[in-house]
Amino acid sequence: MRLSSSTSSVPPEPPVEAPPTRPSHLRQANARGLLRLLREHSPCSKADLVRLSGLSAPTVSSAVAYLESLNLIEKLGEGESSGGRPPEMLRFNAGHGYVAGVDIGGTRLRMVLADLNGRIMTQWATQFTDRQRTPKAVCTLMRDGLRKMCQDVSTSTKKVLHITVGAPGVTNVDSGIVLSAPNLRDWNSVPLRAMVEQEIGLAAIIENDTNLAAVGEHWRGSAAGAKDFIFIALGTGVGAGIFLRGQLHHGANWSAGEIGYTAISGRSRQALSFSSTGQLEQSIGGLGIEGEWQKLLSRERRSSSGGLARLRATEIFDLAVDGDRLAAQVVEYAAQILAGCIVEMSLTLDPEVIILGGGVGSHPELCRITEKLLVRNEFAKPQVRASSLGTQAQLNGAISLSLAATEARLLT
Amino acid sequence: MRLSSSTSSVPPEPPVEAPPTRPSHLRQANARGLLRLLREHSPCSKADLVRLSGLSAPTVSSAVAYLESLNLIEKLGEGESSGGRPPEMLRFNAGHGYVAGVDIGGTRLRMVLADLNGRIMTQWATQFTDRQRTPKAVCTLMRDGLRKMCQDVSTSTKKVLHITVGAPGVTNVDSGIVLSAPNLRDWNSVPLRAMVEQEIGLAAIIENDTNLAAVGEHWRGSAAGAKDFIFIALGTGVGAGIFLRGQLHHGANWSAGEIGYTAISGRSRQALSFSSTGQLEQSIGGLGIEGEWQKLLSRERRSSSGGLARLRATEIFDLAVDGDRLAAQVVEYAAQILAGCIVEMSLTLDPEVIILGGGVGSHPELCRITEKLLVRNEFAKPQVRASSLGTQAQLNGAISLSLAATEARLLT
DNA sequence: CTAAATTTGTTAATAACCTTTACAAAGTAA
DNA sequence: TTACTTTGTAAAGGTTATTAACAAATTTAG
Repeated sequence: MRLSSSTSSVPPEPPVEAPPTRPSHLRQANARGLLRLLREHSPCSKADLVRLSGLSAPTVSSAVAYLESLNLIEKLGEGESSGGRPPEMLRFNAGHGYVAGVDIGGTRLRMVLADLNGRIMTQWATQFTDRQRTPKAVCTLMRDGLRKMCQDVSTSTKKVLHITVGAPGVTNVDSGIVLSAPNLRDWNSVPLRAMVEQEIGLAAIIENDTNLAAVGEHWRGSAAGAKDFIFIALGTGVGAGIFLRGQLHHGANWSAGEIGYTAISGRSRQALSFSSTGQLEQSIGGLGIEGEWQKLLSRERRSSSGGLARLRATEIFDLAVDGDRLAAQVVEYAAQILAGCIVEMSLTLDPEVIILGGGVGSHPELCRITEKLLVRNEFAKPQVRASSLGTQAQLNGAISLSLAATEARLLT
Repeated sequence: MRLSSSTSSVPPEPPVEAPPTRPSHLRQANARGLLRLLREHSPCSKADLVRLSGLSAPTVSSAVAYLESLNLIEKLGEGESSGGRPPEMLRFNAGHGYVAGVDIGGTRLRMVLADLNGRIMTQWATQFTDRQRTPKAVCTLMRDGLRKMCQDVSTSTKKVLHITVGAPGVTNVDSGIVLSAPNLRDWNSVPLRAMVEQEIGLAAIIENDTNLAAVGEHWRGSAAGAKDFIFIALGTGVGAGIFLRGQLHHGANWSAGEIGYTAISGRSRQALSFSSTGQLEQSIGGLGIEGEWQKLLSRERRSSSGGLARLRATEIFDLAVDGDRLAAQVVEYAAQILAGCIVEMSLTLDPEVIILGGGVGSHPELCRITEKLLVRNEFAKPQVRASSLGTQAQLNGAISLSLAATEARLLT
């Protein structure tokens, strides 16, 4: 008997559900709450937990005993006395299990293993050979990588509780299916979660890699503390991770943030099609920026001058920092377009912060000029910050999601 | 001792909070849950509630007695027997209290009163005289209107539990301050909630009127059942209500959805300033559309033809439906710009539905042509629907928010 | 150096809540 | 009229959390 939401005359329900509530749920809820407090207040005593939770001392005692029996809490021995009996310090047992994060890139596979505090214990990476890019082969590589990493920290693979995989394409997180990944040949409607769960035997989350980077920056990067922000990844491709009200926003077809096709101020747009490249991506994707550089060079007839003709976007930006006039024009060009895009999104979403990431986007000079352009506006000018995690953002985001998923299941 | 969210090494917390959980909370939670079930399953018996909730019969009995003592439940007498003792039917007592909704327009004040089922009992409206547009005067009008409506349904004003006020401007919902309302003279940083709560003595929510319309359409309009959608209000002004994951999205500065300043494909933009009108609003606001009509007319030298020169936007659209070629061009013009705006927002947010509302926007012809333009795209083509509540959307949204706020406080 | 005060933590008694079991009430079906 | 079904209440029992009392271990005061 499902609750009908659309026909009901009752207003939109708040996020709180009301499940059948029995006394035993109390115990679980309290244990969960105490565990969370313990994780947030590193080493602390039962007395601290009593103060933090507002629960009575006997309740805390009994819950701690329960958590200890589950091996989720460690005793650290006596702490400093503050004028009385010294407290027995407790700590969340971060080694109770581990979680893994994976980034499937266009050319390589990267993995990390972290403990339940999110501390990254070890990493592993490998370049793809051509035939290793099939979904099946990637799963096998993941299994091998996981084994290696477990050996590194001398733990059993059985202690790994969850894995989050970032894929470079539109991803249905609910079903765990990668709907399309243009950079990977033949990755259409790949049921990656089912494959991972079968091959590796782990609960898995499949996410878009840019979304993972956004989560990473929110967890321990430039976006820490922001409730609403947009992560813009500028590299070969252009995409965004939309983070609202403390969570990723995916949209109705899992394609929120696919801003590569965004129109550019001053140009008209055509119909959108999968086969074409988007205007924004053409303009300020890595290739677009390098193209602009070459255009300006040839216009100035400097194409003869040394090996400057074929520079990567970041190298051009570096030149601009060194004072090269032409390179500065390229930065201005990119920043202008980027700022236009940011304004449009800000008018709609009014985010607190914009994080620029990706190989091209995280360059501080681009960030500086973009922000300078935005301050001319009287509104729709969010803070602009460069990614602080760089290429590690995705992997950190993967760990963050795995931790959240694990946390919910540590106490059934 | 506040929990620090940014320095913590724990992943972003799920929306579930873990408050100190005492046994008495169980009772409250169960009562709340049962009341919700009762509201969703209109008249039903205790036995039905037992089945729906999964709780035991004595618990349901006791909770029902409790709710009845609070006058939140009505007994309807015996129902149909299904082969045994006939059940005693129960119903949520929608007359236990009332909630009010207000729409502050540019020229008039409208109010509605609804019972706790959201059934609208009566309405009231008044045109502003010039001096009645001050915040203080509006509050007085609201008090008078509320009294009138209470008399209409012969109830005491004391039974009104909550009021939600829609203002035509940027609104800080947390503090209840109207930050700016261009259509109302001298409405800058008006602490409207404090004023309402003092003048009328009711808990109040202050919201942007377009946001309220979005909530209304979600509650009992074209957007019913949609998790993510955008309500676009096209009238004299142009604005949007952003509705994501079942809730309004406000943004960091309460200005999410201020899309009037959005750039238009093919034109370049200048710096944004409060004093100027936005490109989008200039183009497809009511005045923009009427201007386009006149432009085309004069170009065709038909300006002499009757009184056609000065038509309202909706009248032009009506002409297009009747087959007028020039009017059809105006519709095409507006739809083209609107579709461009929708595409941009869809690339970012991927909403399920776009609702077109407001005096100009809800015209079915505009809706039809806009949708036609969108289907040329291979993606970023949400469903486009006309508002089904029309001018009543805001007021319905106000009632919806008041109900939600009340529901949370019916059981302390 | 001893006693009081303080802080930490446990044990025992009490109250609140939900559930199972038993049973009463009021109908339908044979 | 009897058996069966459904609805609803009452009593007993089991968890859970709280308060109160107390034990343990240390600092502070005299």
